[in-house]
Amino acid sequence: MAGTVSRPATDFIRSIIAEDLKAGKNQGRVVTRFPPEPNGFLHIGHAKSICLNFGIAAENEGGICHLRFDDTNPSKEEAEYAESIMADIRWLGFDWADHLYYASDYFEKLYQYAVRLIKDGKAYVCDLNADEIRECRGTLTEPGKESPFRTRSVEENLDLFERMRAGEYEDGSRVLRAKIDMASPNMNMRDPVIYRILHVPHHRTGDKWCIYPMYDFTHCLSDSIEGITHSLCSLEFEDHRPLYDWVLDELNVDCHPQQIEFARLNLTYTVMSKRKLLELVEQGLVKGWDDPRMSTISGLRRRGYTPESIRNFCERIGVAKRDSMVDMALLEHCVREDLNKRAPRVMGVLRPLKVVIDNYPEDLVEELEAINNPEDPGMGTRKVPFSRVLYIEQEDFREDPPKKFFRLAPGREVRLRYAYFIRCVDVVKDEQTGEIVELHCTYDPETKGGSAPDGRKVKATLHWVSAPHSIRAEARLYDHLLVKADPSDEKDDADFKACLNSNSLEVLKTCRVEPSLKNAEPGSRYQFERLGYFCVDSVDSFEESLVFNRTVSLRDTWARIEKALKK
RNA sequence: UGGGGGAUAGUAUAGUGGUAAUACGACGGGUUCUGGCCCCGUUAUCCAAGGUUCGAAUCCUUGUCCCCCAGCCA
Repeated sequence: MAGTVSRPATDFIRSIIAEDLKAGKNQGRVVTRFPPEPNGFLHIGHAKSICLNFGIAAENEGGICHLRFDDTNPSKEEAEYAESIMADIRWLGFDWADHLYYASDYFEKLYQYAVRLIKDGKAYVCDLNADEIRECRGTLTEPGKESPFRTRSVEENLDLFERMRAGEYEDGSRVLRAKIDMASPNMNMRDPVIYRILHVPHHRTGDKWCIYPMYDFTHCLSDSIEGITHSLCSLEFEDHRPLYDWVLDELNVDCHPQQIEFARLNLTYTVMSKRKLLELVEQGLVKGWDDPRMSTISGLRRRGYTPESIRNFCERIGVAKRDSMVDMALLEHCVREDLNKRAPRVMGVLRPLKVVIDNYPEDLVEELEAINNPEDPGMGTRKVPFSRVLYIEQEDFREDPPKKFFRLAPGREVRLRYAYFIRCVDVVKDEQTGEIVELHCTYDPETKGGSAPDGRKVKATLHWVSAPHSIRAEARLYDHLLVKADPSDEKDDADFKACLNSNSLEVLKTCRVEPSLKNAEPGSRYQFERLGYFCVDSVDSFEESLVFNRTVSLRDTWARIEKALKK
């Protein structure tokens, strides 16, 4: 991430910044910030913001991006969340250097700013309770009513506020409010609460405080204190910008950052709000924040996504103000593209079908050379054992092959990758169930390595493993979390759980993989040829019992043909 | 019947007065020891209607639709 990359402005935010730079604003500085609240895990939507903020900083000479925890609500926040957030940002490949901040570090300063506002007659202590404040706020079409406490003297306000801090009052009994305009058409300007009493210990300040500043008061001032130049946030804060500016203007601070809003990311077939993700976790509908089906960074990581692919995705989706829903297929394309270049190839059989090569010597074992990655010859080759008894994929054989099915069938010849041509001569079935349990084939010794001297062709190449040499493994196949692309077009948004895909996880426990995978490291990624990209699970996989998560399948043209055939 | 935003192919983004671009997807084809990768082709007249102009997605007018706001959450 180090260094400066000169690239033309590619979105409206970068354009604004480029113009500011050209106009000599902010003494040529560019300082952004990523301000998560430590109350949950980061998801791919946060990645968009992270890439934007850290990306802009990296693109500009001397640019800096701060990591600031917006920890003003101790009743929801935990240090563990802050830890996971930092780990996720680092994993994504970004570095805040020594610019790690906490809004809670500014509590004393913020308190002093509040005092100043009171002294200037711009804030007052209000004794109304939450219900009363709501009643007085008015509605979208009607102005609010002024609080009876709005005209308290500066002295009384100062005294009361000090006593709030001293802990003399109960939660909810009083608040500090900005004195703006109860008739404003912008609800946020109707004397917003800027401090509330909360007798709750804070994960960083302990029990030092029992009053905590609200977001609207904290965020703008934190930005200002840190010398942020461009404060990027999502669209729903557009209405808050007048308040952001009001606080900084009234306090007449030296640094007045510019807030710019952009649309948050929505992805098809998944959910992207902390509330919904938390719900899935708490109700056990997934196995945790890092369940590979989750849109969390930790879930994607465990699933096998690479940081590069996520960054690339964030670059491709762009930044704009229009509400949008990005196709999950783009994210999948990004991992495939990355892993195609980097993942070593390997053979593994998900649903094994035993194949006996009748004319292959009983005790012979050949070590055949296989290419580790055709996209990168530098990755070399490896040896794969071949013997008389093999496993192939059940779906690679059809007793009664449909049109366009090129794979194995009775009497048909196919190639075993890096091995031989084989021809199916017999099908053994279970007498009871009729299920195909074993195939008998013959091989052509002349085709060793995969090509026939007589030039004859086969229409399919199958992956396989040697039965006695292969090792057992579990595979977890994931599918979309939701069955609907956009759950919000369902009548009830709260009912996204009705759209959950009951087949989002399929566990296969009888897989067989080639022996080279014996010491596969947790977290390492492979392409199982013809199947997809798999990642050794970092939690449940051990040398004696390998567990692979399917990151994403390969593009499957045959599946599409077959689907079309059925119509 | 308040205020703030937004509308360009199935999706996302570009284009800011001169004959609509890119990516993903879909479809068709080529290539192939992965039905993968790669390559080629097809896929929109820019929310609508008026207007200004030689010329408009871009400017003006009037509509329509969508999103956000009534937490002592962020």
